[in-house]
Amino acid sequence: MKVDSTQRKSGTRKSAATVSREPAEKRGANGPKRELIILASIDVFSRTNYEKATTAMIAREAGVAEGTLYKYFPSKKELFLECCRYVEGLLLERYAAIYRETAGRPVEYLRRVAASYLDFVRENPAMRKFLAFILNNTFDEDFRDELSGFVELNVEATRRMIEEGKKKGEISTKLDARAAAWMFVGGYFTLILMTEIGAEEVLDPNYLEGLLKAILNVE
Amino acid sequence: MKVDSTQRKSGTRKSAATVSREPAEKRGANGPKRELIILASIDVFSRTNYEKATTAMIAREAGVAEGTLYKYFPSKKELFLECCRYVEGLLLERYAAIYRETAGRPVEYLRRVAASYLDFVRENPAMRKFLAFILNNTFDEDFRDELSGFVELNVEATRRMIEEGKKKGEISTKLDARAAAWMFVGGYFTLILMTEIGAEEVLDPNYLEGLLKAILNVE
DNA sequence: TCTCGGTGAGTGAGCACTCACTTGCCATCG
DNA sequence: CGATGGCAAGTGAGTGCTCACTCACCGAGA
Repeated sequence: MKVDSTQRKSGTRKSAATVSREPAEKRGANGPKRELIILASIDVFSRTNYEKATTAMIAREAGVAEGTLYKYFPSKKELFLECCRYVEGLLLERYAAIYRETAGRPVEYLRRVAASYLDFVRENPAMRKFLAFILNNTFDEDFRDELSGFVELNVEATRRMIEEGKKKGEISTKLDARAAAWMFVGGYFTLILMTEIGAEEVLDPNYLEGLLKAILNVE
Repeated sequence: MKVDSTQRKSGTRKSAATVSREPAEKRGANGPKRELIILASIDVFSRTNYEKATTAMIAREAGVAEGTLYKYFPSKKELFLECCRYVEGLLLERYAAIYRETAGRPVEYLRRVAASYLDFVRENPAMRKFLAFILNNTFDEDFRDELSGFVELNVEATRRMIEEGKKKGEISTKLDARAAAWMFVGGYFTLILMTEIGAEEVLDPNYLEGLLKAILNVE
């Protein structure tokens, strides 16, 4: 298979799926097959747990031989971590776009980030399942580190926005920005977990809107 | 080993540990060794993930042979479910006690339940880890069902309290009781997950107090 | 002697990962 | 223009290990 380092689209998913947290040259250098394996892995992982998602299943889903997986990823574990980074990249890309569009309006940013997250998990059940999957694997130190890093990134960004909102007078100065940021990001976790245990009703946009209003005491 | 059907204390843990969701006669009929195995299992499960917690480890921790586990429980899976029910029983017992003490004061009940939960996970790191462990195993249908049942129980109880609070004028009638109940119970999940990924700061009582105030819009 | 709670080596199944091999592409050269 | 050699991409049966669960056996008390 020819490898074109300028190639950016896998052709199998919507365009948003082509951006990830990893450096672009890394993805490009290994071609679309690498991304194809990651996408197949996300599907397989999102259907079971880490142990039951066998490399044989992943290979079958991706349409390659088991050995091929190991040409692209050193181990099943590293493959899973790459999947995490991939999904995190998708979310961060959405947030970055919102950030550019809402410059100077912190409450609007937070509201739209929440809405965008909800859209993401509503429109991509596999991604939602995979997010739950990530949450389900905090037992492993490396998996936990990956998740912590991503969460910390989100909490910190949210905290800065809340601080900005306080300065602008949009948010009460009495609010503890970091605690509120934790609640805000924690709300995402809760949402995922609730849908996992069958409470699909929380996917109603009113749920997140209510959470936001409650935490920030706005409107 | 002699089995005394009137025996209620295991002698190895605080007294709260002797009550569970399962019928008393079931626990009593199998004697303290059954409970000893459950407690050892909770410890082992809380240190790893379901697959890595081997029956050999559980047997060693409980000080019995592997074969003995299978005299008390038909499978590893059923043993895990019994552990879930055991911990759920501990929590429900606490909540029931608070319910008796706060009759007619719904907001006080919710406040004390939240505080009691926080105490529980602060004072019992192994139990907290085990709760995270339960959350980490939603991939299995039976595990998920067990968790769903417990969560639904809590949400429903919380919802009723909120409704009562609304009737008594302690809580705004504008609040959607069920959504608020979900947020309230979801807050417990979030708290556990956050401590799992290293955000121990959320164990600060102010975190939960803030969440409560925000959701119920009280005080 | 019988019963029964307890034992732990053994068994079969499943899995991540390996490696000797095949395939097909392309540059080079007669 | 066809032949040839090199090599990267891809393959999948095989390997060694782990683990849940079993069962033939044991020994203490009745």
